[in-house]
Amino acid sequence: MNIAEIAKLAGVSSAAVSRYFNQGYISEEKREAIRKVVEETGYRPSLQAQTLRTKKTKMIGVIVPKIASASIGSVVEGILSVLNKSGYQMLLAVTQNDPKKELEYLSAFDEKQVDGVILVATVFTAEHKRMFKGLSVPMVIVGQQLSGYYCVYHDDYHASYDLTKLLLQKGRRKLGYMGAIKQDKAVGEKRYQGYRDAVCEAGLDKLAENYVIASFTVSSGYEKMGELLEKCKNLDGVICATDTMAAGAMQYLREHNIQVPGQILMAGQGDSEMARVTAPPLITVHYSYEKSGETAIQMLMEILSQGETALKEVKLGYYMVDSEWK
Amino acid sequence: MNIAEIAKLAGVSSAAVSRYFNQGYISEEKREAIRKVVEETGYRPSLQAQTLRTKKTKMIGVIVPKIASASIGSVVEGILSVLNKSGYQMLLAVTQNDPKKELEYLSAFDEKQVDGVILVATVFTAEHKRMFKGLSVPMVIVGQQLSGYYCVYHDDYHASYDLTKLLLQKGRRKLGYMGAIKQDKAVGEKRYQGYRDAVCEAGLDKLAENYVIASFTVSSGYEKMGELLEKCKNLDGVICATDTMAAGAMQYLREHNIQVPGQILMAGQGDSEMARVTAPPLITVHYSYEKSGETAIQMLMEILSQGETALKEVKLGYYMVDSEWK
DNA sequence: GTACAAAGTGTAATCGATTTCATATAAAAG
DNA sequence: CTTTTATATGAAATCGATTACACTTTGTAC
Repeated sequence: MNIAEIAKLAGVSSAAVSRYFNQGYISEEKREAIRKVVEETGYRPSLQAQTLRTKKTKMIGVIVPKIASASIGSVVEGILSVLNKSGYQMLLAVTQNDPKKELEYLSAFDEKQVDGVILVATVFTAEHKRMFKGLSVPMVIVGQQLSGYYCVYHDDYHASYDLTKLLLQKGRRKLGYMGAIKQDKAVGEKRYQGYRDAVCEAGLDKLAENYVIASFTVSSGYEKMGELLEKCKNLDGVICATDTMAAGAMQYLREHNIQVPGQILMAGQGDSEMARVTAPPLITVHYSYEKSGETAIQMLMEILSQGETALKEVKLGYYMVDSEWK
Repeated sequence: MNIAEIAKLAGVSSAAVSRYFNQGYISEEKREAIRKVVEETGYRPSLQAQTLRTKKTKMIGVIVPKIASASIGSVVEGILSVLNKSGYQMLLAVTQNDPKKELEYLSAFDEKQVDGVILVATVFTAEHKRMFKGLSVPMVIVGQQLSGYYCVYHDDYHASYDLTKLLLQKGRRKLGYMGAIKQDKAVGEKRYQGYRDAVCEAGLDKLAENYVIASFTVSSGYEKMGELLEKCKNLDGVICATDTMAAGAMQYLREHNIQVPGQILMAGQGDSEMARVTAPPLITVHYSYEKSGETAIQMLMEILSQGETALKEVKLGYYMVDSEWK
């Protein structure tokens, strides 16, 4: 079933049928005739042919480092909630934290596979920036700030800063920090800086050295908690860069009979479900992951429909989560 | 940059260039000439044009009820791990548990958008089955068994049965069950039946009535745990259909000062990270979610390359997870 | 009554690849 | 020396839509 057959059945030209689907000039009689034939045959125009002709794929590409992750899952859900209504489809690529793959997918998407790209980013290499420059489709970056590009990110620094202040307010004075690799500007660097500045402002400069680097898994949090305790004696509070590693750290403390919150008060970041099911629940901070997905896709849709709009960076808010514990 | 320009630059016909990319007959000299031009220009054939001509989209559609979920995330990760290597891309659709959307996406994908579909299924309505019949692209169902269709699923019944036996072995005699809606054959019905048959075989028929239905969230598990305790006094063990609801249930018990495992022993299903970070960790059962994704996409790839193979149903195994707790 | 804009229509070119077909050459087989 | 067979090649048709263009008709303004 192609447009020519429909045209013949309806007694019109194929141009008329095309106009029928694209609100072009068309008389009421022909419109009705075509409507009838289309209904009877269940005809739907070929997306491939449309794409070839119009250069619009009606797809957007989404590149994420991982999909089985609470925070990234939320971002993707946010993207889809908006995408659904706009008649676009989503091509998903997962890099498994391999920068080479990230660049590969980006390049594949760029070659007119999609109308736009959303990159949920972690680390930027020089090669990333080189590729960004040459991009022929619009891109919105989520989770990281990068000057000169559309991006939606979180206030990692102040969230981590406030979280640290909160523990200090609760009277904890021997804090430690479990962070992520520095190459990840948002989660690694900014969150650590928030911790560092908060302890320094409280005159506890030495605490800035009380830190270890973990990766984004429960088991890494478990391991690194051991290292942190070895490195720093008598800790009474630990702030982690993510809930996941914090939950691993809790596991370690539980197994080694260290009381939480009695001896050590634990905080994570991300407000994931995991933070609520540990005992006690983690103090944590809520980042609007779903909202960031929504915002990013809205931005992209705007760029797509109105052409390059004013370059925009959106920094989203956060709030503390400190549930009652009895 | 299109094939004709490349052909001109290389001094050959466009057919030759096409053959260069599709291992057709081509002389060494021309191959080299084309290779050079392609390298210099960075030319890549248009996927849209290829699709229009060959009717192969090189995309597969994946329909899931939810994406921010540990189990489904793993399935998707499994799919992608195989897909990556095969030069296919993945179109992702999320239904948010809306059967109407599920059918819409299926129908959209069917209209030659993709070469094949993987449906991560929960509930089948009559309309689903009607649509399945008319499908023009191959489909593999994940997570549910459905006779007459390619499907990959888990041994929900025996897993739940064994899990219940395990609690009985541990001396618990007043069990309760927190399940999911019956319309979900796998997670709702089969897992409950496993529980029911295990308690009945132990001569504890009355326990089969000790159940409540929850939805797939922590907060629902929390609420329903209250209802279950109201309904059944003196429980000493509870089996839940998923880890998520089990974690919510644990939260309730903790807040109401009911000792776990002292007073009540708690079990979930799914072996998610969440099951490991509660205190104590949940007894749970490992379903091979990632493996099910891999298996499904392998099946689909086989169908795509070899034509409709013998109809296959794959039932995957499981194992108990009962970590030490001191 | 003329001029000009707006509505309505079909023909044919176009997007960028693959593939059939016709044809040519060289090597191998008889 | 003929007949196959495998290799090599380009012209042109094809996939299924959109759209520029040329043209007709109708309505409106002066």
